Amino acid sequence: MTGQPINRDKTLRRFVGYRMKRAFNVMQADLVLVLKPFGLRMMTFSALSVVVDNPGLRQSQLAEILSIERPNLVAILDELQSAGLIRRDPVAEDRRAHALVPTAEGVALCAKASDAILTGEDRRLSGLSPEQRQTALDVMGWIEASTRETR
Amino acid sequence: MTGQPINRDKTLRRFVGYRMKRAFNVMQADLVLVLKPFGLRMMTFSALSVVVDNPGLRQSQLAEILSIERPNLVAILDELQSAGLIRRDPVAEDRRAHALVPTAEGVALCAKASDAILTGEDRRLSGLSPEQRQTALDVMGWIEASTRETR
DNA sequence: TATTGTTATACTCTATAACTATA
DNA sequence: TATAGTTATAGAGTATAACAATA
Repeated sequence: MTGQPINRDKTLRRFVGYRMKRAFNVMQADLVLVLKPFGLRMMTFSALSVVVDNPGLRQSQLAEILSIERPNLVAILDELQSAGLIRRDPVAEDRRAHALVPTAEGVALCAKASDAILTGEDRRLSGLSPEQRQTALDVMGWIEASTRETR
Repeated sequence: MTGQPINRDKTLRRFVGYRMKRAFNVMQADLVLVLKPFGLRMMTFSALSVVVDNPGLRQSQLAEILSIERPNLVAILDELQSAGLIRRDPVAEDRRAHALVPTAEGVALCAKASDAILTGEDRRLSGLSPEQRQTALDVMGWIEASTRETR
């Protein structure tokens, strides 16, 4: 602690992108801790959740929904399948494709993990008013949707 | 398009962390495009900005401000130094340390890049009211600050 | 002994090209 | 020829251990 007085990152904080990165790091760190006991990561949980909601989904559809590249999905699904949480069933009409189906264990674990995440987020955001929270959700949803309109 | 009707990621959207990740991806993609003409990345721009605001800063102070590990800062500063945007000056009182100082080119480029980022964010967020934008900034700042209080 | 900057290393996330088997 | 899933690979971002020079 021998340095000059410092101004820290006051200028950077004007930028929405910078603030969002730092806030997301907090939410992400929480998520890692909450999901670890379930043997899940953020991406494996996300994939499991979408498969539970959309049984029979194809891998390319899942990749598109999660906005990830097909090659990156393979390891995620391998992980979920080895853990016995999903199956890759053959599809009668198209022998190239796989139908993604959650197992009973997958459905149960997804529900438990979802509850844990909601509880964790409630605790983390407990100092915010419901209006602040809703506005933040609205803004983030709007930002994401703006890419589909503008481009 | 042979699959079943899909529910997409409706369940995942309940989670603040998931929405924040997707919104951040949009802001981050904008930032990459805006910074590319300046030869900067998000992390090199962030480091440059803090050095411009705090000339004479030590590397360990900069790492702490940006919440990155010291080893990861080395390549970032090498990149800025090779580009002639900062210098690593010797420090008289402590011959182990380096004082980070922006060059005139660094100060000028940082100002231009900052303007470009602000313009880009204004365009991206133009559909949001000033109140929505401010609330989002407040919420993200609060979330980040909550780690310093709670832990 | 402790600290500053550094090297080496590893793990995750992400992105692209090319392969195979089917269509 | 095009598509579904896969492999290989490479680039960022991030984290830890350990080293040399200096305190």
